[in-house]
Amino acid sequence: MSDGRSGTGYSGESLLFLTDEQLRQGIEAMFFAYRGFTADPDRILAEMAYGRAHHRAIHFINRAPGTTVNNLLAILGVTKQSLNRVLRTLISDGLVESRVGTVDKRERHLFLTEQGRSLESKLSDAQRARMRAAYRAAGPQ
Amino acid sequence: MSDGRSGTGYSGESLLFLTDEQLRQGIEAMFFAYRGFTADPDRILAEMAYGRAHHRAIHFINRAPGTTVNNLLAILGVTKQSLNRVLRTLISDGLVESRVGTVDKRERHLFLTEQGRSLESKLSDAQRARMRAAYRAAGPQ
DNA sequence: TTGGAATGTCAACAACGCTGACTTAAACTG
DNA sequence: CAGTTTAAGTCAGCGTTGTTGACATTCCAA
Repeated sequence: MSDGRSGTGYSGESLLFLTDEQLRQGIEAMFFAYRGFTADPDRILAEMAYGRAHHRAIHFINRAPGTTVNNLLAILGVTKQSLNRVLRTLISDGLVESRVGTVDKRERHLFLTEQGRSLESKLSDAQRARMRAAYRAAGPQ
Repeated sequence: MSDGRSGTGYSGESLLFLTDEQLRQGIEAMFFAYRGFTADPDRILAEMAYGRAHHRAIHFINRAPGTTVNNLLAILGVTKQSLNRVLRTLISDGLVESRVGTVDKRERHLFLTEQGRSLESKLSDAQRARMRAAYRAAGPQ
């Protein structure tokens, strides 16, 4: 869109002279990128009555199997009640398993089941394709 | 976490060797960046019972004053019902003005009022600061 | 002039954030 | 051991912001 380079010909004060226009573009890029980026998974999730919150939970459980609920809370930056709603459906649908801690029995350790891992790949495959396209478009940096 | 590699070992199809791990990092970066990026405006908006949707509407009306509702719809990628609710509150709060089109009376042209522009600066100032910090951290690319 | 397309509005519903209050079980501490 | 703290889960309720469905108005073309 628009001119793309609005700072041509200025005499530099630093390497980082960003015009308002460039900043605006950055802000908008973030918005469009995030939206485009979640579009594919969102479509898959919608078919099974899940949302983005389920995706995030699955992603981070997959990344760090055996993590505790409290841990996940900190990573995702949401409240316990909010996460719990999501976790409850994932567990009862057999995508996530919750095991009582052996050392500290108050803790619950979370794992993806076979079924959960299968959904995770499906989701991340879609996203990886997008990510590759983005890297390709942006060039090797 | 599958096999850990998705680009290594093939014979030169592109410059882009991205392992699953690198892709995962990209995906997570997007999540954390977006969250961090909207945090400041969200805090300001929360004080006046607005949300992110109000921010987006204000941003794009400011960017393209006189735009129609339909136009804004296309940019934001939401349904008109969803946008309308947000627009209604902004108009009744005196931040946005809606003028009936002179050529086509079905259209409403949207403008920020003085008050609306004032909020817009406040929000984008916070975000620009973040954006500058991000560019600085990422280096000159 | 009449039917359809475009534009925008209102109503109701679902996902998913949030706060607050509370319970249960386990762990720690004086 | 008694009392407190911590981890997890639950219930109730609210707000923002997506969704679909129904509807009014305006424009335009057959």
